[in-house]
Amino acid sequence: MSHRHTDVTDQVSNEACPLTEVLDHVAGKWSIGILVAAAQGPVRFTELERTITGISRRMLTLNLRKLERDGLLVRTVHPTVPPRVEYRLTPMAQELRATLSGLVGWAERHRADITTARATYDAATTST
Amino acid sequence: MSHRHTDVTDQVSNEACPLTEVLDHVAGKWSIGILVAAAQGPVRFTELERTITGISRRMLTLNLRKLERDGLLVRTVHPTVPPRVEYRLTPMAQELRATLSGLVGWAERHRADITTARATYDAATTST
DNA sequence: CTGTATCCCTATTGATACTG
DNA sequence: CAGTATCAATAGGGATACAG
Repeated sequence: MSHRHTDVTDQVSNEACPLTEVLDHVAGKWSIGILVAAAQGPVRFTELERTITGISRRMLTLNLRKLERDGLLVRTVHPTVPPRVEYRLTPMAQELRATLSGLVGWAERHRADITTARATYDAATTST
Repeated sequence: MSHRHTDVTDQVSNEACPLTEVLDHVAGKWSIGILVAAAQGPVRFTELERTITGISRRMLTLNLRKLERDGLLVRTVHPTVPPRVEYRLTPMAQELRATLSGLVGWAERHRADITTARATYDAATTST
C-alpha cells in the first residue's frame, strides 16, 4: 500500500462523522438564516417571519423547533395577553455563528470565481 | 425606534447574501462529504461511491457535476480502455475545506451538548 | 401574536437497466 | 469503469384555515 491515493475510507463513512453532525443542524435551507437573524438579539416570531423573506410560517416553526431542540436557540414565552415569544441564540450557537463567518468570508472572496467557473462550464457544455 | 431589538432586516433578506451563496454550494446532503473525500488526493468515481456510503450512483454523479460546475472539483478523464476518471479539489475548494474544519471543530466540541439538549427537550416534550 | 393542522404540489432521491 | 436514462417513491415546503 503506497499507491499514493491515500486511504480515504475512514473520513466520511460512518454516521458519527462530525461533518454529518454539523450538516444535520445547519444544512437546512433556513437554519443558518434563522441563526443569523436571531443573533442580533432577542427576536420575535413575526420579526423572523418578515426578516427571512421567503420562509413560510410552517417552515419557520419547524426550524425554530429543531434549533431549539438542538440547544441552539432559547425560546422565551412572555405570558402577556397578546403572546410574546422571543428567541435568542445560546452561547453554543453564538460560537457556531462565529465559525460560520469563516464560510461567509470564503464565499465573499470567491463569489466571482464561482460565477466565472459556471459560465466557463456552461459554455463548454452548451456548445458542442 | 430604540426598542433594543436592533434592526435585523438587512442581514438575511436578499438573495445576494453570502450566506445563501455558501449554502447553495455546500448545503447539499452530500457536497461536503464529497469534498472531504476528494481532498485526500485524486479520487476515482467508484472510490467515492464506496467511500460516501449511503450515496446512490445518480446522486454522486449529480453532485460531482455541480461541484465541477462551481469550480470546486476538477474532473480528469484518462482515455484508457477501462475509463479512468479522477476528481480533485481546486485550490479554491481546498481553501473551503480548510474553512470547513472550523465547523468540524465546533461540531466535535459540542456534540455532547447537542445530544444532551435533545434529550432534555424530548423529555420535557414527551412527558406531561 | 404565535403557533398547529391539513391538503397538495413539486423537487429530490433511490433503484434499476442500459451504454460508451 | 463511469456514467446516463427512466420511473416510482418520498420528503420538503407552500397555502390556508383554525386555535390558544
